[in-house]
Amino acid sequence: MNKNSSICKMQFSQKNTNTISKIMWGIVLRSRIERTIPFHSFHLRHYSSSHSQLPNYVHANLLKNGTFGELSVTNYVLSLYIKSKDLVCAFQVFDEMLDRDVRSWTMIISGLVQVGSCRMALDMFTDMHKEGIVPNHFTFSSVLKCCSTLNEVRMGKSVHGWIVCNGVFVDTALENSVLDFYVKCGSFDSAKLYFELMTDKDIVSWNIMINAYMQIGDMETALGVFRRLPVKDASSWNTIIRGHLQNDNYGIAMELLYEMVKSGTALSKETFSIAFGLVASLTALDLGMQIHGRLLRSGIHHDGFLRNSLVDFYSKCGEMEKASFVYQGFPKCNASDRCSKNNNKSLPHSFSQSLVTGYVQNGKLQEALKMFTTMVTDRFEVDKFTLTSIVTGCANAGLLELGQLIHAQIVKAGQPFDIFLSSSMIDMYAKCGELDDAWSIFRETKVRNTVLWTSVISGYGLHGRGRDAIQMFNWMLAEGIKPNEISFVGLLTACSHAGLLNEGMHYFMVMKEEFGIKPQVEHFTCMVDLFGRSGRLDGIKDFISKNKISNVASVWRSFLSSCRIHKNIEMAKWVSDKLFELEPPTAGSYILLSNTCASGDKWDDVAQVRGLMKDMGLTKHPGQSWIQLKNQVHSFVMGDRSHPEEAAIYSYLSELIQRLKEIGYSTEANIVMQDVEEEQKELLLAFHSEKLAIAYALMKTSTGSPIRIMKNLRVCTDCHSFMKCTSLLLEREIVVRDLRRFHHFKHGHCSCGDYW
DNA sequence: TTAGGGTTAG
Repeated sequence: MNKNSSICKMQFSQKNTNTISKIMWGIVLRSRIERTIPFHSFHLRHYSSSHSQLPNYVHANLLKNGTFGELSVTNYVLSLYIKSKDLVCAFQVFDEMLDRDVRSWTMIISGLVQVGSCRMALDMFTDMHKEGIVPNHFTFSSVLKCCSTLNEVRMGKSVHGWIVCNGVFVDTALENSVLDFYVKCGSFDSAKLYFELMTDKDIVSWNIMINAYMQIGDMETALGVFRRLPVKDASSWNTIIRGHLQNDNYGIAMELLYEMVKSGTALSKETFSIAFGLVASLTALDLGMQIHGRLLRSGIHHDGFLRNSLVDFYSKCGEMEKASFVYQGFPKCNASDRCSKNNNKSLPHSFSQSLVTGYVQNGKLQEALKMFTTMVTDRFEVDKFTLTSIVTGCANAGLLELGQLIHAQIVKAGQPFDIFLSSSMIDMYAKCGELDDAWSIFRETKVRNTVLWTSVISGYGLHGRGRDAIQMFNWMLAEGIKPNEISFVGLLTACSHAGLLNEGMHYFMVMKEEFGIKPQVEHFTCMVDLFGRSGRLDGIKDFISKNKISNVASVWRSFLSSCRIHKNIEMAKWVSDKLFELEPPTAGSYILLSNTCASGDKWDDVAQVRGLMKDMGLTKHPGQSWIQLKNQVHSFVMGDRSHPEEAAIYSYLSELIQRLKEIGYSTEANIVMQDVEEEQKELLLAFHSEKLAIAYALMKTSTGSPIRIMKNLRVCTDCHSFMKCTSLLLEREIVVRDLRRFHHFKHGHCSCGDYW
């Protein structure tokens, strides 16, 4: 359950508007490492703590005393640079070498593999071949790793064939590389056969095979092999624990971790990383903190990778203060470092990109944007994980322009979209009202999974395009993609928003019977909503009793909402009694009841409900609307007079309402919660936040351009009618995102068909 | 041979 998924999560202020506009000036994207990318950027990215000044010192001295230039000496300097992962200097040396042997080439290739630049390593391998240098077993080891990383199955097999046919010297390390290649490329049978034929199996060979069984989901055999190992090293433990963690066997993973600690095997960096992943999945804060303590005692807590694991763990447990505290300990660099030639050396760990993600996941978008902005303005590279998180934040807060900017920068950088980024982009465009753009991304994404399809189905649902959502759902099935429970929430919501009762009932049955998905609270609530919107209040009663869900509060809340839509006061009272048996009354429930009574002019009841609310100290969450104009977010609340142009806004609004009345708009005063005089009711209605936002948008935008508004609550009947009339009178398209869905107003009609 | 983080709903 995602507790941060409500559409309107943050309140906008001038402060974060500035943040957003700063971001507009540029985004540094992580680029693919190819030959065209200047080497310094890759140096920046892959610098590791193992770096020291030693290679430069040795290099300088050798140059000074004139011994630099001999092949063996140059190779030695090259090896120092490779060990310290200083590929820039390594390439400088390599390029200047007059003579290069197999060791020179192999070192540069393995250096590239170490920093993850496999494509380039393969290019170097080709160049080496062209120069007539014969590869050795070290070269082949690196090349096979590239093949498995890049999933170059054919090439890997050819390399293996070449090794066999040419009688290359094969040691256990190379055999392990071949074995690992077959495992990583999913050729399990080949791996198994090769393993059986291996003459000298070491612990690495066994670890690779344990990993292979894990990959094919054969946990039992993997565990059996692991148990039979006479000597287990940290990798054996890490592999088996990680495998269980990835297969959601948290209990066994935890038991194995305890066993590893008891066995006395020293916990490696990898073990800690896996352990934090485990406690993060279980949101086991106390246990995680104990492991954190152990890490501090181990003395390896300065590792950047591990810090990010820790940040992630605390974020997943909702402990952002602790996550931020861990981040505070990250090595920092100052501005002069960044400007100097040899700067960039402490950069990669100075920012925790995991922290940005944590902020987004915990609904703290302001903090996330603040950190993101600093990264961008300081020209740090932003990786795809962070970008995906920021796009998700844009989706939740409706920051279309920032989302668009990120999209544009990714395209400009030639960065490929992966399925995570595509899904969040689709979601962002859908939640920001740009369904066509969401569709374009979807169309351009060639490999589609359930989440991607669900994003687009839900997007159509959000805009009331129920039939399109159904069409997409069927298309998804035709492409052989299986829907999950979230896909059905999206589909049923789409049916509900479009009033497609029969279709909704059909898919509810399909979900259970064809896909074996047990309905959850969310699905039941969708169905109750669907019956309610269709006016089938008695149908809801039957549905609740048939499905034995009378103990689910959200179902009764939805029922109460339907009573308000259909102005059924008696039913509303009965439903609210049921609801209050399950959960203490909330302001929201009381407001629903009070509005239902008000809609039937039952003012005594309204007064009683509001009296109860007052006695219990319950206050209504204020309605808030906002618009974005020229990189500025303008926020309005009901009756708010804090805007610098408030006098002009209120005057414009009063004038507009007078003109709207001439074409038939009448204030539906009965929805106001207080039994006040008619004139006063009208006044109150006139000040609803969305009306203020629309008035301001009309004042500030050119004729004919569409207006986009976001609101933190549902749109009230009167404002809905106001927007329909405005769209007709001023020939303006008005797009409103409310708490649940979109309304597109055009020529006096709304896309929701007055059914929301 | 083994390590972290990103997507979809209500």
